[in-house]
Amino acid sequence: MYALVDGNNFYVSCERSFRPSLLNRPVVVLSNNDGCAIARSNEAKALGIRMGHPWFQIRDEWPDAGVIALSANFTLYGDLSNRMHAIAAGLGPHQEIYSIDESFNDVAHMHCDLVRRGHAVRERILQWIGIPCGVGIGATKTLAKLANHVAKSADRKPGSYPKDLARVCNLSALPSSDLDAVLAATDVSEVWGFGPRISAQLRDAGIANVLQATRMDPATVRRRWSVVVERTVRELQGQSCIPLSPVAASKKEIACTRSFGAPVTEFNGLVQAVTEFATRASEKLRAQESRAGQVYVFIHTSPFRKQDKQYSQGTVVPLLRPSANTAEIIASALRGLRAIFRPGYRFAKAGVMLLDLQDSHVEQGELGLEPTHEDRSTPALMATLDAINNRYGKGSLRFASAGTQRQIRSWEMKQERRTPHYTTDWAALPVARA
DNA sequence: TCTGGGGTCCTAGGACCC
DNA sequence: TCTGGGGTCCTAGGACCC
Repeated sequence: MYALVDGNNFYVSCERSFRPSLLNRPVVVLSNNDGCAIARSNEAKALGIRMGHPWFQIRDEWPDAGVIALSANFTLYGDLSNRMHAIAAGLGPHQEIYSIDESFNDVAHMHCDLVRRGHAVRERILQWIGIPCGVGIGATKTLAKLANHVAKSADRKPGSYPKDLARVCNLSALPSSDLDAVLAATDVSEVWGFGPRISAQLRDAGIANVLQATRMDPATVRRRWSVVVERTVRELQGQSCIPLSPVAASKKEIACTRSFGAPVTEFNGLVQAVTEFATRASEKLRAQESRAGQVYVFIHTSPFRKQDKQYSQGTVVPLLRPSANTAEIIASALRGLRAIFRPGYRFAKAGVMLLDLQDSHVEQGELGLEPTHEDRSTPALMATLDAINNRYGKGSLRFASAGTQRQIRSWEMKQERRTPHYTTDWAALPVARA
């Protein structure tokens, strides 16, 4: 039995937690570069603003709706997320933090009224963090997800589901006739694992609602679709196929990619950006105690600018030996960049991905390639670099090819509407006035 | 003028092996 | 007429998630 705790419109709720004036208003949080909406308040959703809707279109389409747009403040969201998960963890003995705003909590052996307990935890998160949540409880993770959807819809859209399922919904506690009614009222596309493609195919096959989906034969589903879809169907039927993973597995690839604040035409601008991305990616790599065997670098123009000549290219640069040394990773990324760069284009985006990751504690011995002095000193050097940057702030110590303060870094992302780092920066602490 | 970022898993097909 | 059987590894592409 699982309980899924999921923050409502999470990024918007984080912003509202510190700015109550945003309550009851259409609010969107924008992606990097203030590009498009990645979180919307209920009021914004009601206007018809879609996920991924470009901000300049929103502005044009709803000039008088008073839509408030904020730049993404991931530092704030990450911190509030940690606090929310810590409270949700009180639901049961094991927790899987599934995303920034969701956690699965194992409640299988809790001898209590799960719905009451769910409401208690929900209230606590609301009071202590200021984030409204939905709690969904079910026999499998897929059912807990579905229950969460019901809990939120019943709260937000009166009439969609019975009112007593709002905010906290335990599907496994429903009498079977009530459960069937709920499942029949839910579109297949709401199921975790049924994306747009599969949902359309299911609809073509006459499976429009979740009740019908739960009645499919798993073996047939596997033949017609795949083992993935089969697992989802089994989970809907109450057979647990997706276990809880309380310990986060280390990443198999690590990426840092960004759209630029303004188009970049000069090679040197790309060098700065790629250096920065390789640096960030290397920091993440060391944080999970891995090394990379390969570095992938890519650049491309904007596919939205039809009037521009288009160019998109990427390349994989293998490392001589797996490394977590920022200098080596930057050097490889820049070698790749030199190979793919072509002058005469307006580049809109670049990225660095670290591939072929392995545990840094595993050493593959090699004949004739014993570690040099530099190799042995790398961990200490990198640990010092990380310690200084953690102590004095990101980028306090950096590689010169990232560009100096005085150089123009036109590729840097635009964030014109960002709120302060209220909870992680002493200087940004909100002040209470009497 | 203006359009995000970061991941995972599965499958089919090709190359290659004996 | 008629051309084996069994296996691994890698990659690209598709689909999904938040």
